[in-house]
Amino acid sequence: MVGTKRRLPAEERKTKTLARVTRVFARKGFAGTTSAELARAAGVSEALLYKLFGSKRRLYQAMIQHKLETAGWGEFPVNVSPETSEQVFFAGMAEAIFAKVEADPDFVRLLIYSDLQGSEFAELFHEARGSSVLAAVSDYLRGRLESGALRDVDPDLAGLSFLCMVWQYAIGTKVFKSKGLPEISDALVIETMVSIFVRGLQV
Amino acid sequence: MVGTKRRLPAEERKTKTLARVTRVFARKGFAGTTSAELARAAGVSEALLYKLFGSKRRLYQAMIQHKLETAGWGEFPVNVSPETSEQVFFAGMAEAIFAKVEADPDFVRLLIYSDLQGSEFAELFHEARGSSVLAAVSDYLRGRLESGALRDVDPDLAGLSFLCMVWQYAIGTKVFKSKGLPEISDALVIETMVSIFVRGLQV
DNA sequence: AAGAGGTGAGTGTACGCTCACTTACCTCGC
DNA sequence: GCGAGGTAAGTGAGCGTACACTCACCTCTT
Repeated sequence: MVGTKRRLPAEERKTKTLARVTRVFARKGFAGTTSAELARAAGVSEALLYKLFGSKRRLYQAMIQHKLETAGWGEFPVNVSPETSEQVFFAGMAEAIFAKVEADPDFVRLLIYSDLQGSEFAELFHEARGSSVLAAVSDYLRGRLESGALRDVDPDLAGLSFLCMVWQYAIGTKVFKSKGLPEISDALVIETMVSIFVRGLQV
Repeated sequence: MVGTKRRLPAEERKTKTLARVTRVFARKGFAGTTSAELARAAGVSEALLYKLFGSKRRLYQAMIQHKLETAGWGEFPVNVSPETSEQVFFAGMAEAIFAKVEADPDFVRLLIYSDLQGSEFAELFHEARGSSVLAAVSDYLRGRLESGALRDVDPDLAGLSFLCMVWQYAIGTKVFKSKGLPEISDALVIETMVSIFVRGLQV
């Protein structure tokens, strides 16, 4: 029978619960969420929540852990030969970032909450999100620099600048839906940002 | 006697209290802060806090209001003739933003908390922070475009891109002190970002 | 003397958490 | 195939406390 309350093995229930409470924590933060809300979101009694996770804090931790493991923000599909044109490379990066942020704004919200509260997870989040991407961009730039395709700029700093620009725009439009920004298509935004950035690096 | 508990007229006490609770709210958010903490930070009893502000929520609102009015994020010193070089203009902008963020990270934290919680203040904050700056940058770019100094790019979008880049970098380094970023001087960062951006706009 | 500034000692309750208990599912002997 | 028994899944009804908020009272200043 579809929709009937069924019993689930503990592991499965845990996983399902973690997935379901994510949204609530992501919207209202740890302190702003009550156990009653969490139970309602999970479709389960508070008692069971505490039997499974022990405390609200540990539930939060488990949920972050789960998010970090399953979100898959680590691998960006950057199958890149050193000959890939700058336009293609950076447009691909920007598209990938936009897509991730749009598909999973909860991840971004949790990341920002972690930063604000200086929690133990902040570093893990940043690692999950960005380190490898920044490294990929820097490496690509270093390669192009060595082959003389670009003017002499610190590749780490340049890569970071590009990511800051794209990331901040993505957060503003896709997570916080800021008003006052004119309606622009993602494609145009990417084209403009990439063209400015790439021309800015050329000799 | 210096340091002695003195009685203050209500208005003065209010102002002083608002200034003092700002830090606490900025660190831990509205839900994460208890009235006892607020009283301690204000150097005053909880009872007085409630006599002056009525509720925790209203204290928070008053504090935001006060912050918006006194923070002075509205006016950036952009006394600019249309002949100002792009390098000078954007370097000045970036410097000003870095300086504001560094001098008042609490403002930024409160802004971000507002965004996360979708509070009524989010819009006010964004207005206080950015609208006028974005307008100033766009206007400047429009002027330069008309005089043919730049290639044809949407000036709003270009301006926004620049601000995203600078803003995100400033938050990361000065508010959230992210690790993993190499130690780079602000001057070098600004020089690099500006040079990339300005070259990227040239014909 | 009076009124504003200020507080210690509460009050009610929402919230994190627990306990005693029920119910669905599995398995194993027949 | 089937019922009894054992166990894990699940819950209603609280418990204790921390928290938002108040009240009766004190004290400084004019």
